[in-house]
Amino acid sequence: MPVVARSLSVLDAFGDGVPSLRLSAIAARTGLPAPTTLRLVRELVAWGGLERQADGSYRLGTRLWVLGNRAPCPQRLRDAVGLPILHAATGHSAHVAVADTAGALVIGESGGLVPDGTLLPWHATAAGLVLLAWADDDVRASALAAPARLTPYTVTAPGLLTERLRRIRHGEVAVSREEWRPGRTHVAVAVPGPHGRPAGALALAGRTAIPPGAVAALRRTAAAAGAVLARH
Amino acid sequence: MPVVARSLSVLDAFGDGVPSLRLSAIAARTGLPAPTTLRLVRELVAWGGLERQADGSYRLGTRLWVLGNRAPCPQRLRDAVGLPILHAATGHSAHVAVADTAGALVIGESGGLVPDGTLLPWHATAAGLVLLAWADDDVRASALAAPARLTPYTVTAPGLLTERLRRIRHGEVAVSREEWRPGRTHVAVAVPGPHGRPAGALALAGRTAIPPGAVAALRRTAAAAGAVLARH
DNA sequence: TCACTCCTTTCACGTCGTGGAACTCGCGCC
DNA sequence: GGCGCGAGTTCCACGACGTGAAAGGAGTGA
Repeated sequence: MPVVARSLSVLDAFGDGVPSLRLSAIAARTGLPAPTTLRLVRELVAWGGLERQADGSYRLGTRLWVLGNRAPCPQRLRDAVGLPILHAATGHSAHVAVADTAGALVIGESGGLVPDGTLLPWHATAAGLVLLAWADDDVRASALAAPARLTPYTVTAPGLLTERLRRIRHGEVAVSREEWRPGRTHVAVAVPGPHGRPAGALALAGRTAIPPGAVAALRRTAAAAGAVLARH
Repeated sequence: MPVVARSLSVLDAFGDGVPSLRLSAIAARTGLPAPTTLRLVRELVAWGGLERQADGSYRLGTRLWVLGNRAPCPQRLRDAVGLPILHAATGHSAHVAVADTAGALVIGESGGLVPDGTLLPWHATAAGLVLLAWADDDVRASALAAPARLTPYTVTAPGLLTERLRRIRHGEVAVSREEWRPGRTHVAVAVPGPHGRPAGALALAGRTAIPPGAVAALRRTAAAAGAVLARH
């Protein structure tokens, strides 16, 4: 592995949401020797991508946060969707999510039921299922390998999940009825993106079933957002 | 410069808010030769920190956004401050900002007057002045070199600005009366951070003057937030 | 005091990054 | 069409720089 990729894999070591890591933990996660890890970590600290804490452990730095906020793609996706409008039109809480390594990451919301920054599990949420349906094979395989039972209604049988993903790929709306949180129903569809893959998932959340009219509005909004994104 | 620092400087080339850059522009901004730039850019694209667009130009990638959102420090700062409470207590729109390269970046707000993600100019906003007062010498020098006149009330004389920064360093509250936007008054104080530097700036925004009582509440909130941050 | 772990420094080795030169492609201009 | 120019890309010999085992601190618990 080249040096640059190694240094970036150090950042990836923080990818699953751990707030801080010690040097040995980073070395273990990346598989790099300790001295090499130390050198890379120091360069990242000098840049601001990592910060050293008082106890010697490291955490992701502000520089990374600032730069990440500049990334135009999730911004454009969120803006293209017009969440407050969808929220007002359907009367349901709306959110957009993009594929992250460990699940579907909520990058924007309106209505308050699914806060910004939430990491939704692949197999138990509507947005997660939509993104998983088009994810890389290895991601899908690991997601289906050991699906956690989060509520009594969580579907965990790999065969059933694979069938759901197949239907979603054929255009069916993804539904999660209390599979993630009790008393919460989600529906989601893909926002069309480049290369035939979704740019993200657009979802509605409610305390009860989502009526067909709201689903239709969701579909229209997702299609419109995809069209907006397509013309740069 | 070592390889890792070079690759990170490529990311920094996008730091001032440009949505996309061509290869030659990145090479020009970083001062790297074209072949070297190409190699680094390709590694960053492979990782996901950059994305190549249809026209061949590059933009910051989703991976960077996702990782940046995981950075605990701005999250903790925003959470520690309790913006909605400050907003409710003072009746004024409140926001928190951290130092970015080109100004003060709003990382959280309540009240709607200063939207999240806004880049506030150093010299014409209260939060900008607070952060500039403790910024590195070279940042301060470049900020004071050519302060833009944004309204008829913008203070642009380097001598006056230096004097204001001196007072702010001595604990005085930073005030901007219509220096950034007509009809907007800001006041800001530092949220104490490690090494005697501010972790960020906490500010109130209003359409009229901010009363002394609100400023006192602002001071108390900033001090309390600094204390929360100090005990990890 | 010893044993252990984690972090850090050192240094000889050789891999891997380097960037000038050269090639290709697309575009605009005469 | 021919020519010139700039941007992006490939190639490759040179040597700087990254590498990681080994050894040296520093802190902690027994």
